[in-house]
Amino acid sequence: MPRSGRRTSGLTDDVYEGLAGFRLAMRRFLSFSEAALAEAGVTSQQYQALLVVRTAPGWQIRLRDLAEQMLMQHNSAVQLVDRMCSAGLAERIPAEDDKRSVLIGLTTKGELTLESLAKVHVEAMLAHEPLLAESLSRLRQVTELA
Amino acid sequence: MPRSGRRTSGLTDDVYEGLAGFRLAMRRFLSFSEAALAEAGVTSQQYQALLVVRTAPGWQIRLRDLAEQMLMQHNSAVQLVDRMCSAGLAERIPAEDDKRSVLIGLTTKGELTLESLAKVHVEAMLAHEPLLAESLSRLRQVTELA
DNA sequence: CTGTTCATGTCACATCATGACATATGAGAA
DNA sequence: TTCTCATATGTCATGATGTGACATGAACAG
Repeated sequence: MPRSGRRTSGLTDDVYEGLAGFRLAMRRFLSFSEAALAEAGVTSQQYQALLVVRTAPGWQIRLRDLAEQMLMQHNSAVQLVDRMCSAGLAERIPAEDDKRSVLIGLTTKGELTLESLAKVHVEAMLAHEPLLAESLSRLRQVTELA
Repeated sequence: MPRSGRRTSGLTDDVYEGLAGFRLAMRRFLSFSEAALAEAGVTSQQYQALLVVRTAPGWQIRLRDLAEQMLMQHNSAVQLVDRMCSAGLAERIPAEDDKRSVLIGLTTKGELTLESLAKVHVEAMLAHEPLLAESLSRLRQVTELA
Protein backbone atom coordinates (compact mmCIF):
# COMPACT_ATOMS: atom_id res chain seq x y z
CA MET A 1 0.00 0.00 0.00
CA PRO A 2 1.34 3.40 -0.95
CA ARG A 3 2.28 5.93 1.65
CA SER A 4 -0.72 7.71 3.06
CA GLY A 5 -1.67 10.84 1.20
CA ARG A 6 0.67 10.18 -1.69
CA ARG A 7 -0.22 9.49 -5.27
CA THR A 8 0.05 5.85 -6.21
CA SER A 9 2.76 4.98 -8.65
CA GLY A 10 1.98 2.62 -11.50
CA LEU A 11 5.09 0.69 -10.58
CA THR A 12 5.90 -1.20 -7.44
CA ASP A 13 8.69 -0.16 -5.12
CA ASP A 14 10.50 -3.33 -6.17
CA VAL A 15 10.98 -1.99 -9.66
CA TYR A 16 12.38 1.31 -8.48
CA GLU A 17 14.67 -0.48 -6.08
CA GLY A 18 15.82 -2.84 -8.80
CA LEU A 19 16.61 -0.01 -11.17
CA ALA A 20 18.32 1.97 -8.44
CA GLY A 21 20.25 -1.09 -7.34
CA PHE A 22 21.61 -1.73 -10.78
CA ARG A 23 22.58 1.90 -11.29
CA LEU A 24 24.32 1.82 -7.93
CA ALA A 25 26.23 -1.36 -8.73
CA MET A 26 27.38 0.11 -12.01
CA ARG A 27 28.30 3.34 -10.31
CA ARG A 28 30.25 1.53 -7.63
CA PHE A 29 32.28 -0.27 -10.23
CA LEU A 30 32.86 2.91 -12.22
CA SER A 31 33.80 4.76 -9.07
CA PHE A 32 36.38 2.16 -8.17
CA SER A 33 37.62 2.22 -11.72
CA GLU A 34 37.91 5.98 -11.83
CA ALA A 35 39.88 6.03 -8.62
CA ALA A 36 42.40 3.63 -10.08
CA LEU A 37 42.50 5.61 -13.31
CA ALA A 38 42.96 8.90 -11.50
CA GLU A 39 46.06 7.56 -9.82
CA ALA A 40 47.53 6.93 -13.23
CA GLY A 41 46.40 10.37 -14.42
CA VAL A 42 43.99 8.87 -16.94
CA THR A 43 40.30 9.58 -17.27
CA SER A 44 37.59 7.03 -17.83
CA GLN A 45 37.12 7.99 -21.45
CA GLN A 46 40.82 7.93 -22.11
CA TYR A 47 41.10 4.44 -20.67
CA GLN A 48 38.22 3.27 -22.79
CA ALA A 49 39.78 4.83 -25.87
CA LEU A 50 43.05 3.06 -25.08
CA LEU A 51 41.14 -0.22 -24.95
CA VAL A 52 39.46 0.46 -28.27
CA VAL A 53 42.74 1.31 -29.99
CA ARG A 54 44.47 -1.67 -28.41
CA THR A 55 41.83 -4.09 -29.63
CA ALA A 56 41.73 -2.62 -33.15
CA PRO A 57 43.57 -4.49 -35.91
CA GLY A 58 47.17 -3.24 -36.01
CA TRP A 59 46.60 -1.38 -32.73
CA GLN A 60 45.52 1.60 -34.82
CA ILE A 61 42.14 3.02 -35.64
CA ARG A 62 40.73 5.89 -37.63
CA LEU A 63 39.38 8.75 -35.59
CA ARG A 64 36.01 8.24 -37.21
CA ASP A 65 35.86 4.60 -36.18
CA LEU A 66 37.07 5.39 -32.69
CA ALA A 67 34.18 7.80 -32.28
CA GLU A 68 31.77 5.21 -33.60
CA GLN A 69 32.98 2.47 -31.27
CA MET A 70 32.82 4.80 -28.32
CA LEU A 71 29.30 5.83 -29.29
CA MET A 72 30.16 9.51 -29.43
CA GLN A 73 30.15 12.24 -32.05
CA HIS A 74 33.32 12.63 -34.06
CA ASN A 75 34.09 16.04 -32.61
CA SER A 76 34.03 14.62 -29.10
CA ALA A 77 36.61 12.10 -30.24
CA VAL A 78 38.75 14.86 -31.72
CA GLN A 79 39.04 16.53 -28.36
CA LEU A 80 39.49 13.27 -26.51
CA VAL A 81 42.40 12.40 -28.81
CA ASP A 82 43.76 15.91 -28.34
CA ARG A 83 43.95 15.32 -24.61
CA MET A 84 45.41 11.85 -25.05
CA CYS A 85 48.14 13.20 -27.32
CA SER A 86 48.90 15.99 -24.85
CA ALA A 87 49.19 13.35 -22.13
CA GLY A 88 51.56 11.37 -24.33
CA LEU A 89 49.29 8.33 -24.42
CA ALA A 90 48.42 8.33 -28.11
CA GLU A 91 49.66 9.73 -31.36
CA ARG A 92 48.11 10.83 -34.63
CA ILE A 93 49.44 9.06 -37.71
CA PRO A 94 48.41 10.39 -41.13
CA ALA A 95 46.75 7.66 -43.16
CA GLU A 96 48.62 6.81 -46.34
CA ASP A 97 45.74 5.63 -48.46
CA ASP A 98 43.32 8.42 -47.58
CA LYS A 99 44.79 11.81 -46.84
CA ARG A 100 41.60 12.86 -45.08
CA SER A 101 41.95 10.21 -42.42
CA VAL A 102 44.09 10.15 -39.33
CA LEU A 103 45.02 6.95 -37.57
CA ILE A 104 45.23 6.93 -33.80
CA GLY A 105 48.01 4.81 -32.38
CA LEU A 106 49.39 4.12 -28.92
CA THR A 107 52.66 5.54 -27.72
CA THR A 108 54.90 3.30 -25.65
CA LYS A 109 53.70 5.19 -22.60
CA GLY A 110 50.13 4.54 -23.70
CA GLU A 111 50.74 0.83 -24.08
CA LEU A 112 52.43 0.56 -20.70
CA THR A 113 49.77 2.63 -18.97
CA LEU A 114 47.00 0.56 -20.48
CA GLU A 115 48.70 -2.67 -19.51
CA SER A 116 48.98 -1.70 -15.86
CA LEU A 117 45.43 -0.33 -15.82
CA ALA A 118 44.08 -3.48 -17.43
CA LYS A 119 45.69 -5.57 -14.72
CA VAL A 120 44.08 -3.48 -12.01
CA HIS A 121 40.74 -3.73 -13.76
CA VAL A 122 40.92 -7.46 -14.03
CA GLU A 123 41.13 -7.56 -10.26
CA ALA A 124 38.34 -5.05 -9.91
CA MET A 125 36.13 -6.99 -12.28
CA LEU A 126 36.55 -10.17 -10.33
CA ALA A 127 35.59 -8.28 -7.19
CA HIS A 128 32.60 -6.42 -8.62
CA GLU A 129 31.27 -8.93 -11.11
CA PRO A 130 29.11 -10.79 -8.57
CA LEU A 131 27.46 -7.56 -7.42
CA LEU A 132 26.69 -6.51 -10.95
CA ALA A 133 25.48 -9.95 -11.94
CA GLU A 134 23.27 -10.14 -8.88
CA SER A 135 21.70 -6.75 -9.44
CA LEU A 136 21.09 -7.72 -13.05
CA SER A 137 19.36 -10.96 -12.17
CA ARG A 138 17.36 -9.28 -9.42
CA LEU A 139 16.24 -6.63 -11.83
CA ARG A 140 15.29 -9.30 -14.33
CA GLN A 141 13.17 -11.09 -11.75
CA VAL A 142 11.36 -7.93 -10.74
CA THR A 143 10.75 -6.69 -14.24
CA GLU A 144 9.57 -10.04 -15.53
CA LEU A 145 6.77 -9.97 -13.01
CA ALA A 146 5.53 -6.61 -14.27
CA MET B 1 51.94 -14.50 -30.97
CA PRO B 2 52.20 -10.74 -30.78
CA ARG B 3 52.29 -8.61 -33.86
CA SER B 4 55.72 -8.57 -35.47
CA GLY B 5 57.99 -5.83 -34.25
CA ARG B 6 55.75 -4.83 -31.36
CA ARG B 7 56.43 -5.09 -27.70
CA THR B 8 54.76 -8.04 -26.04
CA SER B 9 52.04 -7.21 -23.59
CA GLY B 10 51.93 -9.05 -20.30
CA LEU B 11 48.26 -9.69 -20.96
CA THR B 12 46.62 -11.66 -23.72
CA ASP B 13 44.41 -10.03 -26.33
CA ASP B 14 41.51 -11.91 -24.77
CA VAL B 15 41.76 -9.86 -21.62
CA TYR B 16 41.79 -6.56 -23.48
CA GLU B 17 38.87 -7.68 -25.59
CA GLY B 18 36.98 -8.79 -22.52
CA LEU B 19 37.50 -5.49 -20.76
CA ALA B 20 36.64 -3.55 -23.91
CA GLY B 21 33.58 -5.71 -24.48
CA PHE B 22 32.22 -5.06 -21.04
CA ARG B 23 32.83 -1.32 -21.28
CA LEU B 24 31.08 -1.34 -24.63
CA ALA B 25 28.08 -3.24 -23.32
CA MET B 26 27.78 -0.82 -20.44
CA ARG B 27 28.20 2.11 -22.77
CA ARG B 28 25.55 0.77 -25.12
CA PHE B 29 23.08 0.49 -22.30
CA LEU B 30 23.92 3.94 -20.99
CA SER B 31 23.68 5.38 -24.48
CA PHE B 32 20.22 3.93 -24.96
CA SER B 33 19.26 5.18 -21.54
CA GLU B 34 20.54 8.67 -22.17
CA ALA B 35 18.61 8.90 -25.40
CA ALA B 36 15.40 8.07 -23.59
CA LEU B 37 16.26 10.50 -20.81
CA ALA B 38 17.10 13.27 -23.25
CA GLU B 39 13.63 13.02 -24.75
CA ALA B 40 12.20 13.72 -21.32
CA GLY B 41 14.68 16.55 -20.80
CA VAL B 42 16.38 14.73 -17.95
CA THR B 43 20.06 13.92 -17.61
CA SER B 44 21.53 10.65 -16.48
CA GLN B 45 22.52 12.01 -13.10
CA GLN B 46 19.13 13.59 -12.57
CA TYR B 47 17.40 10.30 -13.32
CA GLN B 48 19.65 8.50 -10.91
CA ALA B 49 19.00 11.11 -8.25
CA LEU B 50 15.26 10.73 -8.81
CA LEU B 51 15.66 6.99 -8.24
CA VAL B 52 17.62 7.54 -5.05
CA VAL B 53 15.06 9.97 -3.65
CA ARG B 54 12.19 7.72 -4.69
CA THR B 55 13.68 4.71 -2.92
CA ALA B 56 14.52 6.65 0.22
CA PRO B 57 12.20 6.27 3.23
CA GLY B 58 9.43 8.84 2.93
CA TRP B 59 10.55 9.65 -0.60
CA GLN B 60 12.85 12.26 0.91
CA ILE B 61 16.56 12.32 1.57
CA ARG B 62 19.08 14.70 3.03
CA LEU B 63 21.38 16.32 0.54
CA ARG B 64 24.32 14.81 2.36
CA ASP B 65 22.95 11.29 2.03
CA LEU B 66 22.01 11.83 -1.58
CA ALA B 67 25.61 12.74 -2.32
CA GLU B 68 26.82 9.68 -0.45
CA GLN B 69 24.51 7.29 -2.25
CA MET B 70 25.48 8.74 -5.58
CA LEU B 71 29.14 8.41 -4.68
CA MET B 72 29.87 12.07 -5.28
CA GLN B 73 31.09 15.00 -3.24
CA HIS B 74 28.44 17.03 -1.47
CA ASN B 75 29.05 20.13 -3.56
CA SER B 76 28.38 18.17 -6.73
CA ALA B 77 25.06 17.16 -5.25
CA VAL B 78 24.25 20.77 -4.40
CA GLN B 79 24.54 21.76 -8.03
CA LEU B 80 22.73 18.67 -9.23
CA VAL B 81 19.82 19.49 -6.93
CA ASP B 82 19.98 23.11 -8.11
CA ARG B 83 19.40 21.95 -11.67
CA MET B 84 16.68 19.53 -10.63
CA CYS B 85 14.86 22.27 -8.78
CA SER B 86 15.18 24.59 -11.75
CA ALA B 87 13.71 21.85 -13.92
CA GLY B 88 10.84 21.47 -11.46
CA LEU B 89 11.69 17.84 -10.72
CA ALA B 90 12.65 18.19 -7.07
CA GLU B 91 12.24 20.57 -4.18
CA ARG B 92 14.23 21.54 -1.14
CA ILE B 93 12.44 21.08 2.16
CA PRO B 94 14.04 22.51 5.31
CA ALA B 95 14.53 19.77 7.88
CA GLU B 96 12.60 20.35 11.08
CA ASP B 97 14.82 18.51 13.49
CA ASP B 98 18.13 19.85 12.21
CA LYS B 99 18.13 23.35 10.82
CA ARG B 100 21.41 22.69 9.03
CA SER B 101 19.92 19.96 6.87
CA VAL B 102 17.83 20.20 3.76
CA LEU B 103 15.58 17.38 2.62
CA ILE B 104 15.24 16.73 -1.09
CA GLY B 105 11.78 15.69 -2.19
CA LEU B 106 10.07 14.98 -5.48
CA THR B 107 7.62 17.36 -7.07
CA THR B 108 4.58 15.88 -8.76
CA LYS B 109 6.31 16.48 -12.06
CA GLY B 110 9.34 14.67 -10.72
CA GLU B 111 7.29 11.67 -9.67
CA LEU B 112 5.49 11.47 -12.98
CA THR B 113 8.68 11.90 -14.97
CA LEU B 114 10.42 9.21 -12.98
CA GLU B 115 7.51 6.85 -13.38
CA SER B 116 7.49 7.12 -17.14
CA LEU B 117 11.27 6.88 -17.32
CA ALA B 118 11.29 3.85 -15.08
CA LYS B 119 8.85 2.10 -17.39
CA VAL B 120 11.05 2.79 -20.39
CA HIS B 121 14.07 1.55 -18.50
CA VAL B 122 12.40 -1.66 -17.52
CA GLU B 123 11.99 -2.39 -21.21
CA ALA B 124 15.56 -1.34 -21.94
CA MET B 125 16.88 -3.51 -19.16
CA LEU B 126 15.11 -6.56 -20.45
CA ALA B 127 16.63 -5.89 -23.86
CA HIS B 128 20.17 -5.17 -22.70
CA GLU B 129 20.48 -7.45 -19.72
CA PRO B 130 21.57 -10.49 -21.77
CA LEU B 131 24.34 -8.51 -23.46
CA LEU B 132 25.63 -7.20 -20.15
CA ALA B 133 25.37 -10.57 -18.48
CA GLU B 134 27.18 -12.25 -21.35
CA SER B 135 30.03 -9.76 -21.40
CA LEU B 136 30.32 -10.17 -17.66
CA SER B 137 30.54 -13.93 -17.80
CA ARG B 138 32.93 -13.81 -20.74
CA LEU B 139 35.15 -11.44 -18.83
CA ARG B 140 35.02 -13.70 -15.83
CA GLN B 141 36.10 -16.69 -17.93
CA VAL B 142 39.00 -14.80 -19.45
CA THR B 143 40.20 -13.27 -16.22
CA GLU B 144 39.97 -16.48 -14.28
CA LEU B 145 42.43 -18.06 -16.65
CA ALA B 146 45.02 -15.36 -16.00
C1' DC C 1 30.74 31.09 26.19
C1' DT C 2 34.10 28.85 23.10
C1' DG C 3 35.99 25.89 19.93
C1' DT C 4 34.98 21.92 16.95
C1' DT C 5 32.27 19.36 13.89
C1' DC C 6 28.78 19.04 10.50
C1' DA C 7 25.48 20.37 6.50
C1' DT C 8 25.00 23.27 3.02
C1' DG C 9 26.30 26.53 -0.28
C1' DT C 10 29.60 29.36 -3.49
C1' DC C 11 33.39 29.85 -6.65
C1' DA C 12 37.00 28.84 -10.01
C1' DC C 13 38.51 25.35 -12.90
C1' DA C 14 38.82 20.96 -15.78
C1' DT C 15 36.54 17.16 -18.40
C1' DC C 16 33.33 15.73 -21.53
C1' DA C 17 29.60 15.84 -24.98
C1' DT C 18 27.07 18.34 -28.40
C1' DG C 19 25.52 21.27 -32.54
C1' DA C 20 26.88 24.40 -35.96
C1' DC C 21 30.24 25.45 -38.85
C1' DA C 22 34.83 25.30 -41.56
C1' DT C 23 38.42 22.91 -44.28
C1' DA C 24 40.30 19.52 -47.15
C1' DT C 25 40.15 15.12 -49.56
C1' DG C 26 37.93 11.57 -52.47
C1' DA C 27 34.69 9.97 -55.92
C1' DG C 28 31.78 10.32 -59.58
C1' DA C 29 28.95 12.85 -63.19
C1' DA C 30 28.78 16.08 -66.98
C1' DT D 1 38.86 18.37 -66.70
C1' DT D 2 35.64 20.54 -63.76
C1' DC D 3 31.80 20.65 -60.92
C1' DT D 4 29.33 18.76 -57.47
C1' DC D 5 28.59 15.89 -53.24
C1' DA D 6 29.83 12.91 -49.56
C1' DT D 7 33.44 12.00 -46.18
C1' DA D 8 37.09 12.90 -42.40
C1' DT D 9 38.86 15.92 -39.49
C1' DG D 10 39.09 20.05 -36.92
C1' DT D 11 37.25 24.55 -34.41
C1' DC D 12 34.19 27.12 -31.51
C1' DA D 13 30.67 28.28 -28.17
C1' DT D 14 27.72 26.20 -24.86
C1' DG D 15 25.98 23.26 -21.16
C1' DA D 16 26.18 19.36 -17.72
C1' DT D 17 29.14 17.37 -14.57
C1' DG D 18 32.81 16.77 -11.07
C1' DT D 19 36.38 18.54 -7.94
C1' DG D 20 39.00 21.31 -4.28
C1' DA D 21 39.13 25.38 -1.55
C1' DC D 22 36.60 28.21 1.01
C1' DA D 23 32.47 30.49 3.51
C1' DT D 24 28.28 30.37 6.41
C1' DG D 25 25.53 28.86 9.94
C1' DA D 26 23.79 25.24 13.21
C1' DA D 27 24.71 21.63 16.67
C1' DC D 28 27.38 20.12 20.30
C1' DA D 29 30.97 19.19 23.85
C1' DG D 30 33.59 21.22 27.46
